[in-house]
Amino acid sequence: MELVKIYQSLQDLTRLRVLHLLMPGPLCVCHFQTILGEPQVKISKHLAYLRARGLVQCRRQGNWVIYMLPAKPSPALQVNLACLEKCVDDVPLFMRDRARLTKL
Amino acid sequence: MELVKIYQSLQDLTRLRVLHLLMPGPLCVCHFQTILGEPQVKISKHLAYLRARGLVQCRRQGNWVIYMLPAKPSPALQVNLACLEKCVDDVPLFMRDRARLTKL
DNA sequence: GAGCTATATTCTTGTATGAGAATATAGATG
DNA sequence: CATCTATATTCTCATACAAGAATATAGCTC
Repeated sequence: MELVKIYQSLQDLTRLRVLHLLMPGPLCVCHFQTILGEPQVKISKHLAYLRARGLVQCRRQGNWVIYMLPAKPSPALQVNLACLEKCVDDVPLFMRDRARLTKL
Repeated sequence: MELVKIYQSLQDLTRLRVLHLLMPGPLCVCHFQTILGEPQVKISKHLAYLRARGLVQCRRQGNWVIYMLPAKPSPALQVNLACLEKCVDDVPLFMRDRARLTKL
Protein backbone atom coordinates (compact mmCIF):
# COMPACT_ATOMS: atom_id res chain seq x y z
CA MET A 1 0.00 0.00 0.00
CA GLU A 2 1.32 3.37 -0.98
CA LEU A 3 -0.33 4.93 2.05
CA VAL A 4 1.57 2.67 4.42
CA LYS A 5 4.84 3.68 2.79
CA ILE A 6 3.94 7.31 3.18
CA TYR A 7 3.20 6.90 6.88
CA GLN A 8 6.40 4.92 7.35
CA SER A 9 8.28 7.80 5.81
CA LEU A 10 6.57 10.29 8.07
CA GLN A 11 7.28 8.49 11.30
CA ASP A 12 10.69 10.06 11.85
CA LEU A 13 11.16 13.59 13.09
CA THR A 14 14.15 14.35 10.89
CA ARG A 15 12.26 13.26 7.81
CA LEU A 16 9.28 15.37 8.80
CA ARG A 17 11.55 18.37 9.09
CA VAL A 18 13.13 17.61 5.73
CA LEU A 19 9.78 17.38 3.99
CA HIS A 20 8.55 20.48 5.70
CA LEU A 21 11.58 22.40 4.47
CA LEU A 22 10.99 21.19 0.92
CA MET A 23 7.45 22.50 0.73
CA PRO A 24 8.42 26.05 -0.23
CA GLY A 25 10.86 24.76 -2.84
CA PRO A 26 13.99 22.72 -3.67
CA LEU A 27 16.90 22.71 -1.29
CA CYS A 28 20.52 21.65 -1.33
CA VAL A 29 21.84 19.01 1.06
CA CYS A 30 24.25 21.39 2.69
CA HIS A 31 21.38 23.67 3.60
CA PHE A 32 19.58 20.84 5.33
CA GLN A 33 22.67 20.32 7.39
CA THR A 34 22.88 23.98 8.30
CA ILE A 35 19.21 24.38 9.12
CA LEU A 36 18.61 21.12 10.93
CA GLY A 37 21.97 21.07 12.69
CA GLU A 38 22.24 17.33 12.26
CA PRO A 39 25.31 15.36 11.18
CA GLN A 40 25.89 14.76 7.50
CA VAL A 41 25.36 10.99 7.65
CA LYS A 42 22.03 11.38 9.28
CA ILE A 43 20.72 13.85 6.73
CA SER A 44 22.08 11.88 3.83
CA LYS A 45 20.56 8.63 4.96
CA HIS A 46 17.15 10.09 5.59
CA LEU A 47 17.23 11.73 2.18
CA ALA A 48 18.13 8.37 0.67
CA TYR A 49 15.24 6.78 2.54
CA LEU A 50 12.79 9.34 1.20
CA ARG A 51 14.22 9.08 -2.29
CA ALA A 52 13.92 5.29 -2.31
CA ARG A 53 10.23 5.64 -1.50
CA GLY A 54 9.55 8.35 -4.02
CA LEU A 55 8.75 11.10 -1.52
CA VAL A 56 11.53 13.29 -2.86
CA GLN A 57 13.61 13.60 -6.01
CA CYS A 58 17.03 15.06 -6.56
CA ARG A 59 19.32 16.39 -9.21
CA ARG A 60 23.02 17.06 -9.18
CA GLN A 61 24.39 20.49 -9.83
CA GLY A 62 28.15 20.47 -9.76
CA ASN A 63 29.20 19.47 -6.33
CA TRP A 64 25.80 20.10 -4.85
CA VAL A 65 22.77 17.86 -4.83
CA ILE A 66 19.42 19.58 -4.85
CA TYR A 67 16.44 17.82 -3.37
CA MET A 68 12.82 18.58 -4.12
CA LEU A 69 9.34 17.20 -3.75
CA PRO A 70 8.16 15.14 -6.73
CA ALA A 71 6.99 17.16 -9.70
CA LYS A 72 3.70 15.26 -9.68
CA PRO A 73 3.08 13.90 -6.20
CA SER A 74 0.39 11.25 -5.91
CA PRO A 75 -2.95 12.36 -4.49
CA ALA A 76 -2.21 10.55 -1.22
CA LEU A 77 1.13 12.27 -0.89
CA GLN A 78 -0.33 15.67 -1.69
CA VAL A 79 -3.03 15.29 0.90
CA ASN A 80 -0.60 14.11 3.54
CA LEU A 81 1.89 16.87 2.91
CA ALA A 82 -0.86 19.43 3.23
CA CYS A 83 -1.92 17.72 6.43
CA LEU A 84 1.62 17.80 7.74
CA GLU A 85 1.94 21.47 7.04
CA LYS A 86 -1.26 22.15 8.91
CA CYS A 87 -0.18 20.07 11.89
CA VAL A 88 3.23 21.66 12.38
CA ASP A 89 2.02 25.14 11.79
CA ASP A 90 2.48 26.10 15.41
CA VAL A 91 5.25 23.74 16.48
CA PRO A 92 8.31 25.78 17.51
CA LEU A 93 10.90 23.43 16.05
CA PHE A 94 9.30 23.53 12.62
CA MET A 95 8.76 27.26 12.77
CA ARG A 96 12.41 27.72 13.58
CA ASP A 97 13.44 25.55 10.64
CA ARG A 98 11.35 27.68 8.32
CA ALA A 99 12.72 30.86 9.80
CA ARG A 100 16.24 29.66 9.16
CA LEU A 101 15.26 28.68 5.65
CA THR A 102 14.02 32.16 4.95
CA LYS A 103 17.36 33.61 5.96
CA LEU A 104 19.13 31.81 3.12
CA MET B 1 6.38 14.74 19.35
CA GLU B 2 2.76 13.75 19.26
CA LEU B 3 2.78 13.89 15.49
CA VAL B 4 5.53 11.30 15.27
CA LYS B 5 3.54 8.96 17.51
CA ILE B 6 0.53 9.41 15.29
CA TYR B 7 2.48 8.55 12.17
CA GLN B 8 4.05 5.56 13.90
CA SER B 9 0.57 4.35 14.71
CA LEU B 10 -0.55 4.81 11.13
CA GLN B 11 2.30 2.92 9.54
CA ASP B 12 0.68 -0.49 9.81
CA LEU B 13 -2.08 -1.65 7.50
CA THR B 14 -4.04 -3.49 10.18
CA ARG B 15 -4.05 -0.41 12.38
CA LEU B 16 -5.20 1.75 9.48
CA ARG B 17 -8.08 -0.61 8.90
CA VAL B 18 -8.96 -0.59 12.59
CA LEU B 19 -9.01 3.19 12.77
CA HIS B 20 -10.98 3.40 9.57
CA LEU B 21 -13.60 1.05 11.01
CA LEU B 22 -13.86 3.15 14.14
CA MET B 23 -14.68 6.36 12.33
CA PRO B 24 -18.40 5.68 12.01
CA GLY B 25 -18.58 4.64 15.67
CA PRO B 26 -17.48 2.27 18.45
CA LEU B 27 -16.89 -1.37 17.68
CA CYS B 28 -16.40 -4.57 19.62
CA VAL B 29 -13.22 -6.62 19.32
CA CYS B 30 -15.02 -9.64 17.97
CA HIS B 31 -16.36 -7.53 15.12
CA PHE B 32 -12.86 -6.47 14.18
CA GLN B 33 -11.95 -10.10 13.96
CA THR B 34 -14.91 -10.88 11.77
CA ILE B 35 -14.49 -7.93 9.45
CA LEU B 36 -10.72 -7.94 9.11
CA GLY B 37 -10.39 -11.71 9.05
CA GLU B 38 -7.21 -11.56 11.07
CA PRO B 39 -6.24 -13.78 14.02
CA GLN B 40 -7.27 -12.72 17.50
CA VAL B 41 -3.74 -12.07 18.76
CA LYS B 42 -3.01 -9.76 15.92
CA ILE B 43 -6.12 -7.66 16.42
CA SER B 44 -5.67 -7.57 20.15
CA LYS B 45 -2.08 -6.46 19.99
CA HIS B 46 -2.71 -3.73 17.48
CA LEU B 47 -5.58 -2.47 19.59
CA ALA B 48 -3.26 -2.45 22.60
CA TYR B 49 -0.71 -0.52 20.58
CA LEU B 50 -3.26 2.11 19.61
CA ARG B 51 -4.60 2.28 23.13
CA ALA B 52 -1.14 2.78 24.61
CA ARG B 53 -0.65 5.78 22.32
CA GLY B 54 -4.05 7.28 22.96
CA LEU B 55 -5.42 6.79 19.47
CA VAL B 56 -8.29 4.72 20.76
CA GLN B 57 -10.12 4.14 24.02
CA CYS B 58 -12.10 1.19 25.23
CA ARG B 59 -14.67 0.16 27.76
CA ARG B 60 -15.74 -3.25 28.93
CA GLN B 61 -19.28 -4.43 28.58
CA GLY B 62 -19.73 -7.86 30.03
CA ASN B 63 -17.55 -10.21 28.11
CA TRP B 64 -17.08 -7.77 25.26
CA VAL B 65 -14.67 -4.91 24.96
CA ILE B 66 -15.82 -1.97 22.91
CA TYR B 67 -13.24 0.22 21.23
CA MET B 68 -13.77 3.77 20.07
CA LEU B 69 -11.93 6.83 18.95
CA PRO B 70 -11.11 9.27 21.76
CA ALA B 71 -13.98 11.47 22.86
CA LYS B 72 -11.82 14.55 22.31
CA PRO B 73 -9.11 13.73 19.80
CA SER B 74 -6.24 16.20 19.60
CA PRO B 75 -6.26 18.57 16.64
CA ALA B 76 -3.39 16.65 15.04
CA LEU B 77 -5.25 13.38 15.38
CA GLN B 78 -8.46 14.84 14.03
CA VAL B 79 -6.73 16.23 10.99
CA ASN B 80 -4.92 12.99 10.32
CA LEU B 81 -7.98 10.83 10.69
CA ALA B 82 -9.82 13.04 8.24
CA CYS B 83 -6.84 12.76 5.92
CA LEU B 84 -6.84 8.99 6.26
CA GLU B 85 -10.50 8.78 5.42
CA LYS B 86 -9.95 10.86 2.32
CA CYS B 87 -6.99 8.75 1.21
CA VAL B 88 -8.66 5.36 1.50
CA ASP B 89 -11.92 6.52 0.04
CA ASP B 90 -11.39 4.51 -3.13
CA VAL B 91 -9.16 1.70 -1.89
CA PRO B 92 -10.98 -1.64 -2.36
CA LEU B 93 -9.79 -3.23 0.87
CA PHE B 94 -11.05 -0.35 2.97
CA MET B 95 -14.29 -0.14 1.06
CA ARG B 96 -14.84 -3.83 1.68
CA ASP B 97 -14.21 -3.39 5.41
CA ARG B 98 -16.82 -0.65 5.55
CA ALA B 99 -19.27 -2.71 3.56
CA ARG B 100 -18.87 -5.56 6.01
CA LEU B 101 -19.28 -3.15 8.88
CA THR B 102 -22.56 -1.92 7.49
CA LYS B 103 -23.89 -5.47 7.40
CA LEU B 104 -23.63 -5.80 11.17
C1' DG C 1 45.80 13.73 -12.26
C1' DA C 2 46.31 15.45 -7.18
C1' DG C 3 43.74 17.35 -3.94
C1' DC C 4 39.49 19.43 -2.31
C1' DT C 5 34.45 19.71 -1.36
C1' DA C 6 29.98 17.84 -1.08
C1' DT C 7 27.50 13.82 -0.69
C1' DA C 8 26.70 8.78 -0.40
C1' DT C 9 27.51 4.10 1.21
C1' DT C 10 29.08 0.47 4.30
C1' DC C 11 29.57 -1.62 8.80
C1' DT C 12 28.25 -2.25 13.40
C1' DT C 13 25.28 -2.00 17.27
C1' DG C 14 21.07 -1.29 19.69
C1' DT C 15 16.10 -0.94 19.70
C1' DA C 16 11.37 -1.25 18.08
C1' DT C 17 8.04 -3.99 16.45
C1' DG C 18 5.39 -7.57 13.77
C1' DA C 19 3.78 -12.33 13.68
C1' DG C 20 2.31 -16.59 15.78
C1' DA C 21 2.03 -20.12 19.55
C1' DA C 22 0.90 -20.72 24.04
C1' DT C 23 -0.96 -19.10 28.15
C1' DA C 24 -3.47 -16.08 31.27
C1' DT C 25 -7.38 -13.28 32.79
C1' DA C 26 -12.10 -11.25 33.32
C1' DG C 27 -16.66 -11.77 33.57
C1' DA C 28 -20.91 -14.59 32.51
C1' DT C 29 -23.54 -18.70 33.52
C1' DG C 30 -24.90 -22.99 35.20
C1' DC D 1 -16.84 -22.85 42.13
C1' DA D 2 -16.35 -25.18 37.39
C1' DT D 3 -16.55 -23.86 33.01
C1' DC D 4 -17.11 -21.25 28.96
C1' DT D 5 -16.41 -17.07 26.08
C1' DA D 6 -14.05 -13.00 24.85
C1' DT D 7 -9.96 -10.70 25.20
C1' DA D 8 -5.17 -9.77 26.74
C1' DT D 9 -0.41 -10.93 27.73
C1' DT D 10 3.94 -13.44 27.37
C1' DC D 11 7.56 -15.66 24.80
C1' DT D 12 10.22 -16.34 20.80
C1' DC D 13 11.95 -15.34 16.40
C1' DA D 14 12.78 -12.47 12.50
C1' DT D 15 13.11 -8.00 10.36
C1' DA D 16 13.42 -2.98 9.89
C1' DC D 17 15.54 0.83 11.16
C1' DA D 18 18.18 4.66 13.52
C1' DA D 19 22.63 6.36 14.80
C1' DG D 20 27.52 7.04 14.40
C1' DA D 21 32.24 5.88 12.69
C1' DA D 22 34.74 5.03 8.84
C1' DT D 23 35.19 4.91 4.07
C1' DA D 24 33.99 5.70 -0.74
C1' DT D 25 32.62 8.49 -4.72
C1' DA D 26 31.58 12.40 -7.94
C1' DG D 27 32.76 16.39 -9.81
C1' DC D 28 35.27 20.81 -9.12
C1' DT D 29 39.95 23.41 -9.26
C1' DC D 30 44.61 23.85 -9.89
